[in-house]
Amino acid sequence: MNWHDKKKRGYHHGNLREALINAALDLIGSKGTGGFTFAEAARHAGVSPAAPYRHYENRDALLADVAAQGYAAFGEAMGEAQSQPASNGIERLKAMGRAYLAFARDNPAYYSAMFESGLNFSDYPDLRKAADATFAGLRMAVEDMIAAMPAERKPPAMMVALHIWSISHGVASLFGRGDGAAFKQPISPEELLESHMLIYLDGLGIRS
Amino acid sequence: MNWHDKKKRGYHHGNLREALINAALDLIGSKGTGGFTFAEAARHAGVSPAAPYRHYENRDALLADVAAQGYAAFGEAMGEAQSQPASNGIERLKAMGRAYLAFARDNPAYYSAMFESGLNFSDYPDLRKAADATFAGLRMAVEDMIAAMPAERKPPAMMVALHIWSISHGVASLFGRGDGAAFKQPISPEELLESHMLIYLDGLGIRS
DNA sequence: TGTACATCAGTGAACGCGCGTTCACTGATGTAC
DNA sequence: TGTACATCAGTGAACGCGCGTTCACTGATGTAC
Repeated sequence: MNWHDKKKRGYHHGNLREALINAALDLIGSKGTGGFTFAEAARHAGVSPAAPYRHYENRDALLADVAAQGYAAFGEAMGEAQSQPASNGIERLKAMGRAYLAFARDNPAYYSAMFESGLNFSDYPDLRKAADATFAGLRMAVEDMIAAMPAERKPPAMMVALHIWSISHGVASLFGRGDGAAFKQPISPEELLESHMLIYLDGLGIRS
Repeated sequence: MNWHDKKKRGYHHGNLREALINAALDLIGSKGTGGFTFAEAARHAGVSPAAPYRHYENRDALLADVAAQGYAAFGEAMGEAQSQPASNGIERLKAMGRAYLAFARDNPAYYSAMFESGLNFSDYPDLRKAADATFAGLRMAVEDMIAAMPAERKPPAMMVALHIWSISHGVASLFGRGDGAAFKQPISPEELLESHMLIYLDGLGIRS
């Protein structure tokens, strides 16, 4: 991480794209999605203000790349939680919930870029693709969990996946952000999400 | 709404504070929370760039005022939904859920200021107070609903209120924003929220 | 292995622009008597 | 009811600043022969 060190690099940066993404993450982390500029990212990467234009059309394109990378990292974290050994579907789902909250807390910059940047996904096909792939992973996990249920009680996997995503996102957004969440509550986000999931799954007829 | 019309007003604006809030709402609505400036709000209100300083210390203070007003309007909308005649607690809760989504859709600017501005609530006591009052209203509604349950099965009202808030916020944020939500799905936000609530309440042992 | 050349990636200076903020000011409003 | 005065709310000009963007350029890298 010594890209800042001009003396140690030649005329070409060699890894500017990645350096800009890291700079953007730093800046988003400290000032929020709206609070970073193209010029500042360039300065952070130790490069002239014109250099980023070789890699991105504008600030939003960089932001979209950050968000896409965020979805990839997020999907990976979720996949990892999902593939941990677990005694049953409920335990697996709880692990994924914890992974969701952990990601939001540990990567507030990614999280902001992904969910609060206001980017129009249809302008950035790669971003859309990354987000879709991530959701597909969640949906598959839900399908696995539902598969064991008797056919006549089986809820639509799509609906359940959307429910799970919504509650995880709701808890994370309101109470579980790394940057001092606006709403502090006596119950921890983890407890809140887990208790909700258990009640919800109970309502679906899935008991541990 | 003709504050813009300089000729029709004297040297004093007479209602600049409110005009600035409306200008901020317009601008947030079209460009997002980060995309409005103090100077632009002044221009929108038909006033010199120095004028806003008579009412707000800086841009964030104005934003905080917008958010606080948003919480007040939101609390009012929720209270109204809650006080509609309903056959039972479930119907009442469903009505509140619809009101939540309607507010998010119809007032994206308020919604952004309230939940996505990144303001530190502890810097703005009035904002904190407005937000707390709104949540207190939701909690009381939940208490009413729970009151009818047999004592030994009664869940903690605080927890249920936080659950309800989380799921409403999650659905609204992901799928129910006025400005084309990033994630489009085959199921409408209203259906998604209602089905989730029913399953959740079922899990709590509350049936219609 | 060497050379010539094309392409790539970053430079640095320049520009116009809008923003935030300050300032002495001034017109309008409110109030004491 | 009138007048003097204090206070309030907005003016407009000015400033320094950083941003976005363009431009001709140049050093480094890759490749054909």
